[in-house]
Order: sequence, then C-alpha cells, then structure tokens
Amino acid sequence: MSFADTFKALSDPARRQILELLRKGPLSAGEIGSHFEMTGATISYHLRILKQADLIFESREKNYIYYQLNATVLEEIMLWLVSLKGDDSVAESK
Amino acid sequence: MSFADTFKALSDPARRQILELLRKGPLSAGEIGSHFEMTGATISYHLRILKQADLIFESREKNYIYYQLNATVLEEIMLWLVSLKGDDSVAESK
DNA sequence: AATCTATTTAGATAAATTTCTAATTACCTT
DNA sequence: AAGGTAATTAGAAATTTATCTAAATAGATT
Repeated sequence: MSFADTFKALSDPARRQILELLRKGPLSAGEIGSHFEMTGATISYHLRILKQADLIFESREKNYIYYQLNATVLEEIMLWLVSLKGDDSVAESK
Repeated sequence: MSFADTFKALSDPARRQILELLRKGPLSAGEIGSHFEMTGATISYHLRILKQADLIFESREKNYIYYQLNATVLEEIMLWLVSLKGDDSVAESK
C-alpha cells in the first residue's frame, strides 16, 4: 500500500525470511510454512501483510496458492536509504 | 546491534523522520523534539532505539546532547534489498 | 551551593502486533 | 455430492511497542 507499510512489512524477521525463500521462485503457502515453527494460520497472517505491502503476489493453481516475490516496490525503499546516506545525485533531487 | 534491530528501528515513521532531520547535520534532542508533537521522553525513547541500532550516535556539548546520523549501517540493509531484487552480482555471492 | 535547562529513566497505560485454536471457505478428487 | 486437502478468517490471548507523567541525572550559570 504505502511506503510505511512496506517498512513495517520488512520489519519482521519471519517475513524477511519468507521473502528470502521466494527469491528462488514461487512457493505455496504450505511449502513456505514448512520452513517455520508456526501454525499455518500465522504464516497466512504474514503472507497477508506482505501482500498488502505489495512485496508478494499470489496465483492460484489447482488446490494451492502460490506466492511470488514482487521486488519492484523495494526500489522506493532503496532510494530512501541512499538519500540518507548522502548520495548527492539523489539528495539534491529531494 | 543487529540487522534485525536496524530494520525494527527503521520501521517507525517518527524514527525515519528523525533520521531525515539529521541528514542536514547534528541536532540536539530538544531541536529534534521541536519537530514533533511528542513529549521529550518519547523522543528520548526513539533516540535510544536509533542509537541501539547504530543509526545515530551522540556527542555531548555544554548542556546539550547532539545526535548525528551514522549511515554506514544502511549499507547492510541495502545489500539485503538488492539481493532480493535479484541483482546477479550480489545474488551469486550468497 | 542553589537553581535552571536539557535530557533521560522509571513506571504505568494504551495501542498495535504476533501468535494460537477453532471454524470456515475453496477447490479438487473420487 | 461427499470427503479430503490447502489455506484463510475469526476471535482470543500473549507479547511488544509507543506514549505519557513524574521523578531523576547531568551539566551550566548565577
């Protein structure tokens, strides 16, 4: 949704780990869950947060829901970080 | 302290705004506080979180405590983000 | 030394987040 | 259509986070 939502979404270790898992390709909710000690319900909660932050998107196939990384949103975050670091070419455009 | 702490520290809008203020240079706790509707105690709390995450450091002068950006930690975050985005030169080094 | 100003710490409360269990939805397979 | 598997939603409990007021600390000034 927003810049703030993206940051919030990234602030949880489990959610970051989910994103790392998805780096290699799409996974079903169940496959993702198998990497954690949490219940499926909790995984589902985290997936929802990531989805709302536009960091992932889903596609349904057969009985499964596959989740996939949508890294384009990270651009914004990176720009913000760079501007903090004082890169002139970015800082000046602010 | 850790990668996770840095992310947590960055997840709060007020704290991000504090970092933005410090982009232009050091500010005292009071000067920082004047930009917000919070009590000094709350500002102090946020400064502590940022300090623990190594995003800022302080230097005492006269009666004041000046806070200053320490952007070097952001490098790590940026690398992580880049690796998610699938930049080969980074992904391969993992 | 007494006081004033800047800031932090302690302790309490409120609000938001994470997690669980149980129930529900959705879709597939027989 | 009945039953099975995958995943989500609802609701409650536990934990963490953000905020405040009041008190304490640190240093400067009179």
